[in-house]
Amino acid sequence: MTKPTPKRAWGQAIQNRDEQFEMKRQVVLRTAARTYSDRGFHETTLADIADELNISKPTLYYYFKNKDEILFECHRLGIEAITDGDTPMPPTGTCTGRERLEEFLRRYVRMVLDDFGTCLVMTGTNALEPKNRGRVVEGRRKIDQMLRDILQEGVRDGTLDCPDPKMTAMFVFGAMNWLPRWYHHDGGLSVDELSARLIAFVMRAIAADRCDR
Amino acid sequence: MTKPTPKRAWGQAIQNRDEQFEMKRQVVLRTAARTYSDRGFHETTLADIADELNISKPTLYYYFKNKDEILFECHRLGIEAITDGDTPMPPTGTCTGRERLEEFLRRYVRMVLDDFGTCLVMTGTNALEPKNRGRVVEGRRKIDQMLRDILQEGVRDGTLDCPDPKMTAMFVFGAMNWLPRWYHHDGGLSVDELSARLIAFVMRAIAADRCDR
DNA sequence: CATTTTATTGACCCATGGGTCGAACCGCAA
DNA sequence: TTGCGGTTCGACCCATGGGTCAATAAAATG
Repeated sequence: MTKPTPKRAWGQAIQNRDEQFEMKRQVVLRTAARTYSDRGFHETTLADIADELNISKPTLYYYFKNKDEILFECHRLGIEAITDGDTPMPPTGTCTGRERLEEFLRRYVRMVLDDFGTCLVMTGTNALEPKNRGRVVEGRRKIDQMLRDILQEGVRDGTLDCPDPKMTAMFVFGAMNWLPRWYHHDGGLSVDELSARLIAFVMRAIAADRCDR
Repeated sequence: MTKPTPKRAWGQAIQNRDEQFEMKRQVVLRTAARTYSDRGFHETTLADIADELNISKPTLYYYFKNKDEILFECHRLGIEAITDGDTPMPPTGTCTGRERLEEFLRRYVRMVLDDFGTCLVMTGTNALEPKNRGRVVEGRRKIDQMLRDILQEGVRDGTLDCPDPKMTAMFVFGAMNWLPRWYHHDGGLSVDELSARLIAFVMRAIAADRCDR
């Protein structure tokens, strides 16, 4: 008699002690983010998420207030991944605008292809309750502003050349936010390669020395 | 006694005769597309659509099989707006790949900022029932292919210069599909101006003679 | 062990909203 | 006037799924 594959609740994620609460929360969030992303928020029932983790629906309510809060936390984590990543963006002045732009794009692409970033971009903010939506919208506005500032900086220091930074930012965000809809991690292309390609594309469009390569 | 503001059902759209059936269908579809786009498919109830037209919910079922069909028709119209527009795309060979690209982008931008195109891009295909989803996915695949072909043609005839047409197409679609999320018709920028800006951006990235302007 | 605290669950509640039905209404033709 | 399509609606049905509760199990505590 071999072990009948235990099918442990919570998967392999649990081995520690007191911060288990926080860990379990994280596991729920990852699962939710993934499911929200590829099946859609409204197409995902709480039972779906619970089933995937071999737990019951009420257990989810032990860790979260309601379905909205789960979505909100996913968005929050996605936003945080950019605004305060582990290594802060190099401060203005320490390098050219063009260099900062490259760094920003590299980061953003990585973020948007992570579970929470993908969820942030794939699920609309309509589902969120007003207060939470406000916070998410504010967060995204800040990120928008970051890119605009970087572009303007590049224009000022002569390393970038785009007529309308605001609109350019939107084009670039569009290209990036669309990535999760077609890029698949299991393909032959790594995230780093992808971001390199995207950076190349953008740079050809707006780098000041456009005749190189 | 003045007239008590009639509040006619169907608004002003009705004056003709037998094709009224088709007209009313269209009116429903436009209304639905708009509402789906800015409130989301699942956040829009049939009652919402009915109310907006001053008709009742069962009336909708006189014109459509169900909620899915309404969404599907919106997507279908969006797709048709590109694949068979009133003026067909100039056939391969009659002009350079670059010119065809410009024409395609101009068209696509116009389409994606129209009610049905916006709906196509804003609402996911998750909501559609399998069969309809298949048809929509197929339609979108064709459009993808169009752009890829154009890019390759441009590379071949030397008017475009992009290393990876497939990926480039995705970047460009991303930038365009994101337009409805930030562009507002009431602002100071016309759709034509916008598409010109976008085309300029793309061309700087991949036109063969990248040193002009 | 006894007891308190933390986790987990089966069973239930109930508002929402997609979908249906039969009756009524309207324009028109004989 | 009667009849007959095409059209519209009030009232209803009911599955789905978010959310709750009281009761249990599993740790921790002493």
